[in-house]
Amino acid sequence: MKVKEVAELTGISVRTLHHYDDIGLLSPQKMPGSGYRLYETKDLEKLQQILFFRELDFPLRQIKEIMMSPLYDHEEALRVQRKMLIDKRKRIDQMITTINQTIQCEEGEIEMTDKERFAGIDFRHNPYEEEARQRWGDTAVEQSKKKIASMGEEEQQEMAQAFDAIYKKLATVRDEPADSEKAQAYIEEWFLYLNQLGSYSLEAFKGLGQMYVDDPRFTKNIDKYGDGLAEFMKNAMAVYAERNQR
Amino acid sequence: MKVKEVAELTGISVRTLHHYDDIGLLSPQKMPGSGYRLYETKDLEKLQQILFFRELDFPLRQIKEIMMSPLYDHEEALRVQRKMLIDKRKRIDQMITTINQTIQCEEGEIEMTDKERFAGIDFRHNPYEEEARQRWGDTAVEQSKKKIASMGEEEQQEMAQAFDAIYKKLATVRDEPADSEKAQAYIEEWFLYLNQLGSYSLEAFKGLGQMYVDDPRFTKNIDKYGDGLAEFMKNAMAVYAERNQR
DNA sequence: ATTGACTATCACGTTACGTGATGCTTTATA
DNA sequence: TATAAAGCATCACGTAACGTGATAGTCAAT
Repeated sequence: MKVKEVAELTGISVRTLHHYDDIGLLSPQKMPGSGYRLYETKDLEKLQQILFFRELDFPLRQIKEIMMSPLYDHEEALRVQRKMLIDKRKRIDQMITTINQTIQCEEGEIEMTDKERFAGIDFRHNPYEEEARQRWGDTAVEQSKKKIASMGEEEQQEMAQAFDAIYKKLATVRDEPADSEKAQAYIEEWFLYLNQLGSYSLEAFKGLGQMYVDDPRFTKNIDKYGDGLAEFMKNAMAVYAERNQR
Repeated sequence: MKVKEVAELTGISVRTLHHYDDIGLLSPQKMPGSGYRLYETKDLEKLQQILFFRELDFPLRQIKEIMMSPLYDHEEALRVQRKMLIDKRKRIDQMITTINQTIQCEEGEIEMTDKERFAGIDFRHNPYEEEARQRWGDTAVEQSKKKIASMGEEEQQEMAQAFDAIYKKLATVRDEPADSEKAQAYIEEWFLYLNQLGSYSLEAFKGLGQMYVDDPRFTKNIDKYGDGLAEFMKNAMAVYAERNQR
């Protein structure tokens, strides 16, 4: 599908699609030669997600962060979005009754306090935001994610390659002991690389390794490079952290 | 009440209150001496209205125009807002079922068309916007037509005379620049008079001026009062509209 | 009398696009 | 097949609704 077709299907503007491409939120294939954007089914799926997030007032940057995360799970996102939409509907119900009361109040039938007058309008601690932050919010990993999201297209490309390279290297030595020279050398490379993104203390670094095995979503992604890589990295990272912690 | 109290009551920021004051949307009394903003009950009522409109994605400029109109009716506004909120709730319901279907689709239980995938997200012709534009929007011309149609004979006579008087006045200054003091004063008189008939937003007013030169029937009739009057009025009306917007 | 919480007014920054301007494809029509 | 019309692309600047300090005056409590 080309831009206008997508625009007409979804009700958003062509410019919006351009914008989402510009910021790297949704970058479809481009027709070689003409440079036309071509949206496939997977792009439409992603766009659907994006628009749900947008309806829930997530800033685009955060949407990007969430969806680029290695922890991202499409179906889980849908469930959380559903919950948040239900909460939003509750808020609207609240506002409707507030209006009803206000009308009655205007006709002198009832009295209203100032608080009641704004029930439903107040946004501050709506539970669905809480829910979302809990699910995707500011963990230690978050910092590096932010950095990643703020990077330009080529930079991201470079980084993805660097990650890939390091994982592959590590995968080749995953059957050696975790404290072997090679393993520790690669792990150091890994540590130094991570510290270009955000500052990881040795403690945090060790914790990150622990997460690799504790969180099945992490494990799954890492073990794509080789069975048992997550476990191996956890051990090697722990060794590295302890050795260098004086 | 002072700014922070209002902010805490309503959940909006102090800056937002400042902003609404800046653009003349909600300008409370100021404490003489300190200059502190003091919000009374009527200001809170108005703020409630504003926030309902905002929830329904009305731009602030339009909210201002709506609420400044001489035709504005608080209670009627509440009723329309209620209707629009109910429609919004329907849209959310639609989105929720879309999510449910998407989840089922993901699990291979059902199939989905592209259109279904975006049901509820598409905003374009939701009826509540229609409703609102009809009520307050740029149908000002139609409103005035209706009003004229419903007027008695003498009233129409009176009106014709008033029109005649204003046109004659304007014809006397049609060689001055469109932004001269006199021209603008007469144009303001014209604007205020029109607003006794129907509510003309500044945008609509400007558009009306444009019509004076675009539609030859208009031009012909107006230029009876003096050659080039239509053109002059168009310019003066545009200046007036732009100066008073924001 | 001093501190700390509030307030005010600039003034520049940000997000998520809107709105042309200009020029290259692709499709429809003569 | 030529030629227009429609669609696409990339700048680049504009806008709406505030956010975010910076700086300075005010008020209530210690």
